[in-house]
Amino acid sequence: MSTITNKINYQQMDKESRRTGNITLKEVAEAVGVSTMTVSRVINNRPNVDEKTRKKILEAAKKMGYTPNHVAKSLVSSRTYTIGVIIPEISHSFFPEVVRGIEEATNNKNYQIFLTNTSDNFGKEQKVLNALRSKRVDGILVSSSLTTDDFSFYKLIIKSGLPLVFFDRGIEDIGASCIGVNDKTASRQITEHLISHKYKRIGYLSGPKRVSIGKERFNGYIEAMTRHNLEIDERLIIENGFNEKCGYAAMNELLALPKEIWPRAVVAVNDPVAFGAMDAIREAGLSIPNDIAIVGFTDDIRAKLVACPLTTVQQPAYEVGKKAASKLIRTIENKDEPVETVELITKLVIRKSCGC
Amino acid sequence: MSTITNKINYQQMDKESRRTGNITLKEVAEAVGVSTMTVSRVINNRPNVDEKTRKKILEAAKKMGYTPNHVAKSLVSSRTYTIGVIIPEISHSFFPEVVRGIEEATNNKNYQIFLTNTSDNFGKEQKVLNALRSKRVDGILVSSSLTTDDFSFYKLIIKSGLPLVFFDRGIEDIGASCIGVNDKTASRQITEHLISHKYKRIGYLSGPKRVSIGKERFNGYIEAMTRHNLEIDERLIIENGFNEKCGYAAMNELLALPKEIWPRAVVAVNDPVAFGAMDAIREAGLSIPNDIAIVGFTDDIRAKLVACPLTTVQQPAYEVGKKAASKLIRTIENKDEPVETVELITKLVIRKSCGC
DNA sequence: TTGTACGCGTTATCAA
DNA sequence: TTGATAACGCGTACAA
Repeated sequence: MSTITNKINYQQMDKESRRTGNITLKEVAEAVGVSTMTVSRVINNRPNVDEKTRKKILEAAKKMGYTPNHVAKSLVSSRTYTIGVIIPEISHSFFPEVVRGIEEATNNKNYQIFLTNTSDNFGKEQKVLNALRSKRVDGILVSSSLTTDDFSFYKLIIKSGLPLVFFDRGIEDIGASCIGVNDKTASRQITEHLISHKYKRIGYLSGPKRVSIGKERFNGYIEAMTRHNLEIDERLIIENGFNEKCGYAAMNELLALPKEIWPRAVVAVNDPVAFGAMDAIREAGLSIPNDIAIVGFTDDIRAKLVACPLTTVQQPAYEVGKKAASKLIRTIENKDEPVETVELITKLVIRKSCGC
Repeated sequence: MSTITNKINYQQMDKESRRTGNITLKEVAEAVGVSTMTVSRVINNRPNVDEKTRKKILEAAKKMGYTPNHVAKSLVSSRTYTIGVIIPEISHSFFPEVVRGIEEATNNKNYQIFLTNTSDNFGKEQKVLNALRSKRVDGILVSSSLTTDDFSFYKLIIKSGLPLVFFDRGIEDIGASCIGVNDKTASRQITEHLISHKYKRIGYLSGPKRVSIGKERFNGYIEAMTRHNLEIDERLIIENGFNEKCGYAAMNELLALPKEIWPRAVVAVNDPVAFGAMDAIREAGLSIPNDIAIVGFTDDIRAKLVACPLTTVQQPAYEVGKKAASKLIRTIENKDEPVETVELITKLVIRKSCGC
């Protein structure tokens, strides 16, 4: 769809249905017998209004049920006090927590958030971004589902000056801030934990490497293997998506290899992928961690509950959301807020699936 | 806070920071050398424009990066294509699923959703409702966290003509539609399942009874007990909130009773409450279901994973969201869409915690 | 202290 | 086929 086409047909509405019944400044003014400006001053708590008129106006406004029209205000001020939030998968428990953090930061500052879940569909992501632009959001928070290599779309938005902050899944070196965690280090550490169990053949279930977390976590794995002089067998590295189904498919790809080259342990790019892989392992009649050990990344709400509790990396989801929103708001309200990449600290959570 | 006071101070912004850089119809018109109306007609795919001018305008618009300003459109049309969604607890896995369903219905129709999580705080709920009204949302979807008995606030909103649909947690007989599940029947059935295990002393961990689900589920429990001539011991009925902590506290209240009157089984108003109660039971050194059996309601993502898998009622969360949003949109777009209460069908999921 | 005039970006309406 | 004008609700700037 084109940026400049307009899907909504306002013609279809007749005068009738448009009547909202909302009271305006003017109506209050007429009721009291003053000008709209005087009412405006009272409503906005501005000085230079006689106490008596102020009282009269407040009374009338309350009685008539006046509510300020932010749409009109926004048109005048070019500020909507609205932020667009785009997440790839609302069912992944990490994201609701992030949203909770975002809310925490935005509500204090009286911003409202437009939430959209793209279900990892980049087409939808673009469509929504355009809608948000038309709605004139003050800024955008996005965890991108990069199923394409074409960043020009984001470049355009950023160049247009619309404040944008990535969280979790960002695009690097594109001129926007990104709030994430120390993916590479954490990924290296959890791989090293596996190595400390004396496993040699360690596979990797990767996410798309063009997304920040996909790349960083993969690099952490590679670094660990290299540091410990372990062979990196390309056949044991499967790239797929970030959800359970993808993990299931990826693991089955590994299990389709000749048994002699099977990995003894597997690092998954995140917990949902690990859960999917665990299903595949179990279905193959194998045991975790005795036949194949596995670790994840996220500390999903289910990680400690699954049959063989998952060793994983705990991410401060709430903090990520809160920090990202704060950063965005600062970028909105402050002309020269710098672009920065923030890495929050994670924590290794050792359970059973690694063999401990 | 008052309905008519205005928190945002637009004065603080200077001209500079207000400049958005967005292209307007007028600018495109000037570039091409036509009137704004002609450009408007082209952008909105309206007839009566010469093919040549249409082409020229589309080209210019694209080159200049024109994006329609929905704020201005909304001011004219009194329609924002925006819906407010209020949920009490985003961390409860039921709600993200509902939101996914809402999205499904709204995105097809080109509505955007304002999401707010009230953390079960009715004060915040009211504050947000006012903000949404000021933003002139076309309608509101709410699962209310009724920590008060004062419905006048909602009555006012509904009377004002702003379309509003409750989902899951609604207020009855107040003139708004409500999309939920067959709470009473399901609650009766799951209680009867417990009764089929020959338990006599069955307690109930209730939510607030003034909320639809609180009342209905409680009534289902009572009905089951009555039908089977079992004694309803008031001491075994604890009313508290809907989350894990509340369940934990409520169960401990039961366990503080003399041992002779302890319940042999417990019905929880929802899964989070059941999880909290399970923690309390375990901490008391008791075993589930041998010492105390327990059942829930929701089929939370964790229900099948906990130490003793939870017998519960599966709710079609996604469907609830989708139906509620569709109903709201119909109410918005159709003057005489009737008010209705819809009950979706649930499914009993038998696992271990009931004693099976 | 209060009011008037104008503009924000768009569209409906009517005239050319 | 095109354009001029008014209106949506509000706030700034300035005048009274």
